Amino acid sequence: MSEFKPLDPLLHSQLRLAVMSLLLSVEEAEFTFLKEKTESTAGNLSVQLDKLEKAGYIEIEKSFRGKRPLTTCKITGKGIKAFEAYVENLKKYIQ
Amino acid sequence: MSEFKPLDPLLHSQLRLAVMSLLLSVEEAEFTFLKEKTESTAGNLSVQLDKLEKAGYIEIEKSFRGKRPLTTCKITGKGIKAFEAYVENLKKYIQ
DNA sequence: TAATTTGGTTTACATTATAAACCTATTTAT
DNA sequence: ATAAATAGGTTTATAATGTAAACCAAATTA
Repeated sequence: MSEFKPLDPLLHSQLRLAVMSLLLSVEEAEFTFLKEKTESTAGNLSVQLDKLEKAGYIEIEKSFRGKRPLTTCKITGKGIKAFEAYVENLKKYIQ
Repeated sequence: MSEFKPLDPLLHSQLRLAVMSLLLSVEEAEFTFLKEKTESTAGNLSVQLDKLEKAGYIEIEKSFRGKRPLTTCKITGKGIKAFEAYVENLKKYIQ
C-alpha cells in the first residue's frame, strides 16, 4: 500500500518540474517565457533544459526570430509519460 | 494561478519526504522501522533524520530497549505544518 | 563608437545525496 | 573463553546536483 517507489531524479527537481509542468499545458514555449514563469536565471534554465533534452523528455529547437536567436521547447511523448509516472509515484508520498 | 512557489528543500528529497510521510501516519517510529519501510541504508537514513531534527521537523529520542540502543522519531507540529505547506505548493506543479 | 540589451552558454563553486567504512555493544557459535 | 556474526547505528569520503557568476556574440540604443 504505502510503497515508496523511486522518484525519477530528473523530474524531482524544482526547476525541471516547473518547466515540465509548463510545457504540459502549453505544448510549446520559448526560453524567455520559461525563464519568466519559473523566475529562474538563464544559466540555470539552460542547464536544466539540456538535461531534459538529453533524457528525451523535451525537444529543443534553435532558430532565429528576426536576427536574434530563439530557443523553443516542447514536451515529448516520453516526457509526458515520465511526468505522469512521477506524479503517480509522488502521490504515495503525499497521500 | 500557475505560480511556482519554492519547494522547501528539506522536504523535497525522496528519503526525507518518505520519512515525513511515514511519521505523519504513525506519529512515532523506530529507526529500523523507517529503514525497512523506506528501503534506505542506515547511513543515509541517519544523515537525513539529523537534518529533519535540526530543522525542528521531527524529534529524535535515544534510549535503550533491553541493552541495545533504540532511536525513536516523531514528527513535530512544525513538521506537520511544513509538510502540509510543501504539499500545497507541490500541487501547483503537478496540477 | 561606446554602452546597453537580448538571448543565451560555460564554468566554477557550494550543497546534497549516498555508500562505504567504521564503531560499540551484544549475541551466538566453537 | 574466544571468535565470529549481528544489531543499531554514526562518521567520512566521494559522486552527483543545483545554482550563480562570468562570459560570449550579435543587435540595438545613446
